[in-house]
Amino acid sequence: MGPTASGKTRLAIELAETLGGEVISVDSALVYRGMDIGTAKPDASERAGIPHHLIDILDPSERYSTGQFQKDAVECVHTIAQRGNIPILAGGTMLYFHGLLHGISKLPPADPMVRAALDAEAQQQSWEALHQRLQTIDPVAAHRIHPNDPQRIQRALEIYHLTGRSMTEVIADNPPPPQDFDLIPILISPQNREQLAERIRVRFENMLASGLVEEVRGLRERHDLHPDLPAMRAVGYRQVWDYLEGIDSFETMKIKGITATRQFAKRQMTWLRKEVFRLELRSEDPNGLEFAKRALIPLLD
RNA sequence: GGCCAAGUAGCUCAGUUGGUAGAGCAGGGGAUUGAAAAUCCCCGUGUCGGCGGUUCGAUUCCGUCCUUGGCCA
Repeated sequence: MGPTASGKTRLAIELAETLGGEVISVDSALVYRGMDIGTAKPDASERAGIPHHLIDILDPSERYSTGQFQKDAVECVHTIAQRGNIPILAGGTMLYFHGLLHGISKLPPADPMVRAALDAEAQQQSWEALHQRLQTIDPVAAHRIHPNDPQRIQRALEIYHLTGRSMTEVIADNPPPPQDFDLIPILISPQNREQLAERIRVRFENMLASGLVEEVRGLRERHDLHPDLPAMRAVGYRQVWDYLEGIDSFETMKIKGITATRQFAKRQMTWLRKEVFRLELRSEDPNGLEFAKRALIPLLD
């Protein structure tokens, strides 16, 4: 695990090669087919014959979720282990990692009808009004969810509409089940924020040079995708979409794309600081892989 | 060279009828249970271009100089 542009993909493949493993992507954007350049998805040659899982499993018009990832990833871990290989979970979607590390409660999946109804209500009344309703239904959730956070207000109300019980109660009755495998967290990151920022800048410019705009243009010309889809909200895609709409100039889009990536990395770092790591690698350390192998092999025995 | 406008937070700008100033963006910290590359919360002292003058007090008024842009030569 590590922030964007830290070298996770390469490290995962090298570890898989030397340890006899298969890679499971822990990434909410790599799941989408046809989104290759902007997600820095490793291509066939980069994957070097190592099987990769949970990549290209959805069309960009579809929606993925933390819960679905949890199921998919756990299933992959088991099938890979049954083959006698080591599952290597690699990615930057920290909520997904959090689920893997600490478990996740069994909750009802998102319901498009309920969400549409809540959206309509919010349109008429305001999210603040819905937050007040949540206050009467689930004071505990209302207390921790800010009135300006529509996404979480909606989710809490959705669970209530679907189950007739408050989110707080449902979670209390469904504690995260214990994981039946060990996970060894490895963090990879550049030495400091400036280095990360520079890597992000260079990488985004390389994406543009490699045809990111064309990739997004192709997606946009399908006419069934729109900017509110989770896939189209991905960093980079969103900014290029606005450029193609004529909202931003090329130069502005580039700056906004780089900035958004940097801010994304910052949020990832906030998650990472909380985790307890057994191993920390530096992106620029040429001996990182050797270090990882030496440290990992005894742990795996 | 002359006239006009502008010089305030890293950037773009507001503002102070004279009592040393505040938004957006950027940046930093945090939250995070089926949208998570998402969504949201918290954090703003800076010779108010320089130097003089008027004043109890100047970023604000006056003078002058500097810089930038525009117009005229």
